[in-house]
Amino acid sequence: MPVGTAGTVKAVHQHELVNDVQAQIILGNTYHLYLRPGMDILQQAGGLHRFNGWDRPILTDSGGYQVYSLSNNRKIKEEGVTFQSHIDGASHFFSPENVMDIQRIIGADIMMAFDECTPYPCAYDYAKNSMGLTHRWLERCCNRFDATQGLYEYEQTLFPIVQGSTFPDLRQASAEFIASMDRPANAIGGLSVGEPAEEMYQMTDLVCSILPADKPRYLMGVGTPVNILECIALGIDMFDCVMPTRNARHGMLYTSKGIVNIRNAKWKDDFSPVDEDSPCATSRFYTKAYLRHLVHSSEILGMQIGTLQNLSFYLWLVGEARKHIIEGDFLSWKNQMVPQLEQRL
RNA sequence: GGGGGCACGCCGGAGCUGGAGAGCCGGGCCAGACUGUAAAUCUGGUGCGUCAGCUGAAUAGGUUCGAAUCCUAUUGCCCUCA
Repeated sequence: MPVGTAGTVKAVHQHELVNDVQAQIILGNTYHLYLRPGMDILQQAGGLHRFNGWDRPILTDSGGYQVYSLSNNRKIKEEGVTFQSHIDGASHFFSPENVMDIQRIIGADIMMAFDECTPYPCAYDYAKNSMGLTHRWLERCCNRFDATQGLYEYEQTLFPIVQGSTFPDLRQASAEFIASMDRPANAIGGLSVGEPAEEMYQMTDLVCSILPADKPRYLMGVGTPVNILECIALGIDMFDCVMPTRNARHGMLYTSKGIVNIRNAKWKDDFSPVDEDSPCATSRFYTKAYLRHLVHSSEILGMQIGTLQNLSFYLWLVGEARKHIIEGDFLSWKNQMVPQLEQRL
C-alpha cells in the first residue's frame, strides 16, 4: 500500500484489544511493545503471563540484530555466530540452541528466534543464502524450544522471524515458511536497516498479506511515529524500537504537534511545557527552556525527562491508534496525524 | 617597592632558537544524524565580506627581505620576595 493513501486496515481489526500498552526494561535495554491489539491472542495461547509480580511481559531478542550491528566483530557459520567482545576481546558463541536456553533462563514471555538480520543494501544471492540460514536456524530454535520447558511457573512463547531483505520473492518465500511453523505469533525482521521507508512499507505489506491474520504480527525495529502508524495500517500489531529512547537522549523529542530538537537555540526562552498535551505529568511540568538547559549542561536528568516524554508519547500514540481502530476511523485519523507528526517544530 | 612570567578571535591549551594563519587541539556555541541499543554517540559548521577580497597575535615603536616569535616602551594580569 502506498504511503499515506487510503486503504484497508488489515488484521488488527480482527483482534480483540487488551487494556494496557506494554513496555518492559530488560537487561538495560528498553523494549517497547507499543500496540497490542492481538495480545489477547497471545494470552489465549498461554504466552503472556505475570513475571515475578511484574504486570508487563518481558520480550528478549536473540542476538540476531547484533549479527547485523556488530558485523565487524563476528563470524557467521552454519553452527552459529562467534562474537568478539569489544570490551575484552573475549569470544562468545551464539547458536540457535544456546540462545533458546538463555532466553529460557531470563524467563522472557516472548522469546525471539535466532536469525541473521541482513544489511541494506544486500546482494540477492547473499539475501537468499542468509534467508536459508535463518530458516534452518529457526527449525533448530523450534526444536530446542519444544524440547525444553520454562524454568518458571509460566509458559514462554517463541516468535519466528521473516527475513528476505527487500526482494519480494524472498520475502514471500520467507513469510510462507515462517507461517508454516505455526507459532502463536510472527515477527518481521530485516527492515528499518537503512532502506527507504517506501520499500519498508512495501515489504511489510507483502509479508502481512501472507502471515496469518489471526496471529499477532511484530515488526522489529520500527520506527518513527509515522512509520508506526503506516505499518499499523498494513496490519502490524507490535513494534519495538530504540528511537524514542536514543533520540530522547540526543535531544530529539516527539510530540503530537511534531518533532522538537530541544537543543536548538529557539527554545532558550520558551517557558511553555515540554509537551502541554502529554499524558505524562513530567512533560507537562518541566519547561522547554529548562529541559534545554539540562541537555546543554549534560545533566542526566535532561535525558531522563526526554525519555519519559518520548516513551509516553509513543504509548499515547498507539493507544489512540487502538481507539480509532475500535471506532472504525483509523485511516482518516492516521492520515490527519501523519503530517503533524512529521513537522519539525 | 625588587625580581620573574604572561597577553590572538567566545573560553582554555599548544605553537614562540624569525619564513604569518583567519591555523592546530579541547571546550563552548550553531545545526544535522540516529529505526529488533556496544556507544550520555557520531558528523558538519563557528572573524567580516558585495565571495574579489579585507581585517587580525594587548598598545605604540624598532630590528629585518620577512615578526605571533627578537628588541624597547606602555598597559593589564599572574607568581614571588620585602
